[in-house]
Amino acid sequence: MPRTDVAEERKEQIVKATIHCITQHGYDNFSMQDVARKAGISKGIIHYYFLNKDDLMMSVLENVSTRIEASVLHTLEKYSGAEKRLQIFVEACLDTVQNTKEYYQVSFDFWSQVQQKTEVRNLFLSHYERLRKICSDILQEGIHEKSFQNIDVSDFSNFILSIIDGISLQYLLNGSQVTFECLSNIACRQIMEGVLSSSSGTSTL
Amino acid sequence: MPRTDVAEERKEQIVKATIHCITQHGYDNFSMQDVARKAGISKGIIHYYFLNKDDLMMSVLENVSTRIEASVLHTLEKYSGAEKRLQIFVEACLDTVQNTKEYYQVSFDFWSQVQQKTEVRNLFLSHYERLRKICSDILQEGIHEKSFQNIDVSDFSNFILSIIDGISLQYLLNGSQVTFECLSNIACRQIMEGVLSSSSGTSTL
Amino acid sequence: MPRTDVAEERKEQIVKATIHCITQHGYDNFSMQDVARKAGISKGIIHYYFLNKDDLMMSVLENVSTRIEASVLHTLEKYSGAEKRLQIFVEACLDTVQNTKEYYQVSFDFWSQVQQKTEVRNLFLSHYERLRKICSDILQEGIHEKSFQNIDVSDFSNFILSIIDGISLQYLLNGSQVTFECLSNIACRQIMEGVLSSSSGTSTL
Amino acid sequence: MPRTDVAEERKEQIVKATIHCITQHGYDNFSMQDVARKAGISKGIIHYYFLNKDDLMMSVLENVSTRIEASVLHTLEKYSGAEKRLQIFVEACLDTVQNTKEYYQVSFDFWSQVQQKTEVRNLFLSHYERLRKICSDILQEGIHEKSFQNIDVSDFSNFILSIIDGISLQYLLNGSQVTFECLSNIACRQIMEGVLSSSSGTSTL
DNA sequence: CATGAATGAGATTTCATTCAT
DNA sequence: GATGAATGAAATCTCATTCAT
Repeated sequence: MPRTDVAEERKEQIVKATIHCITQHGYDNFSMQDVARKAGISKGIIHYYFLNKDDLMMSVLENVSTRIEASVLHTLEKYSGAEKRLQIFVEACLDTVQNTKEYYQVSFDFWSQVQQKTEVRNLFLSHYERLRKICSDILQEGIHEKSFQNIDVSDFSNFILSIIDGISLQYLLNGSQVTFECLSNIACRQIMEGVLSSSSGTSTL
Repeated sequence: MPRTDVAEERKEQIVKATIHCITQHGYDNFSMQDVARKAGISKGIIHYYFLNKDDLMMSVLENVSTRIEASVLHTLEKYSGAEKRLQIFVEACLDTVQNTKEYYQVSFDFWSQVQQKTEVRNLFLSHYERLRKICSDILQEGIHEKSFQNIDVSDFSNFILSIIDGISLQYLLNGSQVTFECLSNIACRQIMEGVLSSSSGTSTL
Repeated sequence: MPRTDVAEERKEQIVKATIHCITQHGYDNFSMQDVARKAGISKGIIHYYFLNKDDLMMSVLENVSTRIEASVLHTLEKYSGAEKRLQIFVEACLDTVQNTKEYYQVSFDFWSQVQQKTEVRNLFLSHYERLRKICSDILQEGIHEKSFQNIDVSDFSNFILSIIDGISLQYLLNGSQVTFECLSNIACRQIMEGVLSSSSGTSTL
Repeated sequence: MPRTDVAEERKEQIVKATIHCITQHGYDNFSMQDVARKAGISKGIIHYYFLNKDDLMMSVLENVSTRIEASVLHTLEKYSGAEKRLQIFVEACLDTVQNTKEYYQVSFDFWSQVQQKTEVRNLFLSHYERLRKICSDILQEGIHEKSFQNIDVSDFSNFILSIIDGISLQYLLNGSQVTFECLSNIACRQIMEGVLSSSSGTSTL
């Protein structure tokens, strides 16, 4: 098995090509030949870097979910203060959907495998676990500094992530920019109202 | 070609078997042979009732989305009053996810086709359109009887549906009853708070 | 097995529908369902009147070749005198190609079966045998009345039939009316020159 | 996709096997499996070299018609003088029927597709176009050197080709060597008489 | 006689995977 | 490392034929 940097580059190249194929032809509607053609390499070499198609697909999912997390974290690290950071977190998540629609699309395509393939489910679980951790930490911070109500951070994080997913689905379905922004605004407002202490009001929005 | 009552029964029988196959083996991971075996019929006869596999799959999606809508409507019609009905709507939607998890699972599997197959997208669009209509009507009623704030009914309906979808996704992913109920509760509370006039408070929850 | 006139009518009806299907969709490119639909009957009943598809196809070939022969004979019987009758024979054959192009087309489609199915070959052989007989009789008559040269009647009949077939093929290929008439004229002239005694005209033989 | 020299060899090998299958089992009465078995290769590889069965069949027709033309041209190029060359042309065509009966048989099997498939018709049209060109040139040459009468070269070429086709059909039907030779002789004689100027006589036969 | 639902064999085609070069 | 020819399993779909009604 290859270990050099070249190998990683090659893998990345193949994964990228696969992502393209998924968005282009649809999940499970493209062949290894398609991937090879898109990557500009031969069909056979893919099996040198990846055990089989399933292995390649798992790498795609890992790649995509990692990118999504990184994107959110990157935006978030510039801000401080629980209230501001929570707002940014939600916005960053929703921005990621728009800016890297391709990745979200691919990611959602994998939902059809969640019930069958334990590996896919586990990857999704840990992906959400990591996102939840980011969100929970912000909520915890807010509660600690008394700007947030004393909510269950884990449950409320889940709730926030659910809203983001639900809005993303709608966006992927009808592609309407306007609807997406309306939904984003409502989501931000409702989430902030849900966490802020009654005293602090809803003045920030 | 088939015209008699038998035809409808047979079609239903085949669609049911297909739904079973999808949940069992995964979307696009089963063959017509599998469906035939499950339905206890021969492979050939499926093509007598359905043009091809795509046609069958579309029937499955129609069947499933119709059932989901019917289930919600059936629960809803026993109640009156905007506040009560909105609460019931959300609960009914979420109950449907739990009670007919199989249908929801199948339904979500079709999301991987939304970008590629216009027919699938259109079916999803009209499905959500109908759900949104139900929700909008309740919100409109509430606004009219002054128990709800003067929100944009269409946007807020979309928001409600997004939350329900997001929670459903989480439920399908981790299957945790507890988490699902926590999320459901938070969702109900936040939605009601979002629509109720400030005067009426949040006393009902 | 049915013996009444109704049965014969039904068979004729089915054969006609089959001929239509062959010209419409091509030889071996239509189903029993197509025939049934065209004939306005059910699929099952065809197997009551015909043993199987092969049997039906043989009936089609018989039907078509009989019609061709009858058409030629019908035209021919109005004339007398070897020279005139030979001319009319050739013209009648070629006219039949044009007037009942459909039958000729179907007939030629069966050539692809000649090497495999003895029944088809035998039917073709006897069809040509009968045509040759008609032609031979005319030539014999002409020789007897000294208007024709002393040629081998069987061989020359074959030659005449070959020319007619060859011209028909060209007509079926390019469908040009003009070319067909040119070829017909040349054919008539050359054939007549080939049989007439030197005294009566083209002295070269 | 395939580019090397091996590809051409393989294609040729598959086409050869297909020709064998057609003559053995009949047109459209053999499967890709049969071709693979005959060629000693796997079923799948055929679709690597040919898009589909139709594509393979077109290659067969091209192959066969090219061979027929080449065979005639090869014989013809050794001779000179319009009269001699015309005689040789007819003989060469008829000899080709006998010597490569297999190719002719396959070629005629394609006639059943002429009305349905434009590609087949076009290939036939250009095949005859090329043969007609060869024949026309000879006739033109003869007219120019005054050994032939002033006939319409295009029409008469068509007539000659028709005779050859008609005789070939008869040969394929009854397979009689004797009849074939009789017909060939008559054909040659009649054709030569048809073109020669009365003065030049029939001395060459 | 007539229907059309049902069967099941078989055909084409696709494609992940292997492997000699 | 890289190629692409080759394999063969499996999937969809068609259709002649049968048979209960």
